[in-house]
Amino acid sequence: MTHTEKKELRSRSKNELKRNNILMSASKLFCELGFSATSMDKVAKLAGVSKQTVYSHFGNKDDLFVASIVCKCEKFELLVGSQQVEQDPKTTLEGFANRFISMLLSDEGIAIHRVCASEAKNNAKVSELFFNAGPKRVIASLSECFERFNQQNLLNISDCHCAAIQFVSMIRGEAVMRREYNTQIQLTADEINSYIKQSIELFLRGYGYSEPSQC
Amino acid sequence: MTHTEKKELRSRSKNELKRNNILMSASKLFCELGFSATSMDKVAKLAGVSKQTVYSHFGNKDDLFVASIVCKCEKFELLVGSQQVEQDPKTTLEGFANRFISMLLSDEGIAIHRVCASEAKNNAKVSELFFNAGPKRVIASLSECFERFNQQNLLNISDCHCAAIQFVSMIRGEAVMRREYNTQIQLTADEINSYIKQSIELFLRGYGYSEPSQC
DNA sequence: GTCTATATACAGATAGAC
DNA sequence: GTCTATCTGTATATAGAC
Repeated sequence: MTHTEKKELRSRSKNELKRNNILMSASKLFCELGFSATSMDKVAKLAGVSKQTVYSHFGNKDDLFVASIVCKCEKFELLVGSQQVEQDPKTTLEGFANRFISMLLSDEGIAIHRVCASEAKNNAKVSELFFNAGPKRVIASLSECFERFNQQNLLNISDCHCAAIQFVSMIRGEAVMRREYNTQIQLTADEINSYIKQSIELFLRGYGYSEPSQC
Repeated sequence: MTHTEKKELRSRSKNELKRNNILMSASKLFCELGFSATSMDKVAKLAGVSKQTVYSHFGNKDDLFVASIVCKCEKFELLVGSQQVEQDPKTTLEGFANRFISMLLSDEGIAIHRVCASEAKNNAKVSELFFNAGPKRVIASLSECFERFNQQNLLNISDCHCAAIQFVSMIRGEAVMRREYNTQIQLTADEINSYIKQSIELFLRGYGYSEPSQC
């Protein structure tokens, strides 16, 4: 390895580190403050680099925004997780609903939804990316899950995609609305759990599920 | 009526007119552009007054924002309308669902939701006002409607507030999500109608509604 | 009360030294 | 590639004439 190669490697490594710092700082600020209130100055300061370095890595504010939200979306996929298809419908839905509502109500979940929705007009690229990486994927996997329950005669759903939307929409419920609008009164964990329980019951009653304990 | 009285009246009337112009212009711009992208200059220009006049009427940008959203909220109440309680549950729900989804998907509905949600952190006052004037009111009236159907033994709902949330959440569905995130593909009217129909069926099956045509 | 003109601050983006 | 210093535009808010 020549001297120049060593130098290039060190240089590249340093670049990647700074690039990553900038990306993390931008993600954090965009989610916390929104697009407009996040300035390139703030990003540079938080990342510990000069503003010009931010520009040399990402060109302009829009591109930095897209890159940082894509970065967040990757994190999101981990949160969704895969469906447990081995269990009965009720247990599966309970597990899914709990993971799903936790994600929606998490600081990150609220933040990314808020910033994508509010920038949807000006930055359609971002909200489209988010929709495909997040909600769309969740709905598709839940829909497939319903297909399997249908085949096992555990559920009787005529339109699984429709049912998946119905389920995720229901689970969302008042809790997410109150978080989104940041109302003074927020729902307690008990209230949310009770609501989810009732929603699962409604869903299973409506789609012909019978308790497995029948003789 | 003296000369001065006439003058005062004319002056006041002129003030009210300008004040109203400012309010209308601000509502429009805040909803279209969001909070940050709406400048006092633009409001003044659209209202046909000077910027100083805007300030003399509303003090600062935050107060103007609150006043303009309150103004929009009043309009919203009209859009929701009152429930028709004379009819059977199915007809009632169909009517409500259609009016409700129309409102959610209207340009104004999307705009006010978007701007309130995105400003919820910085302007909690506004989103709280909107939540109380909009979603909360709709849910309460639907809940009362369910109570009456319960009393008439047309439905069998254990928790009417919960059921109202379930219903409005379901109806919201994919259509509003896609509008909110401004995805390239939007649902057609037929798709939305079909989804609503299935959701009403699920709801009525789940809450023990039997068709009135039974002998 | 309403206007024009301006103070002040900060945004996004660039130039040029090292 | 990275920094400091700067350009240019525009924002909120105010001062002072009428």
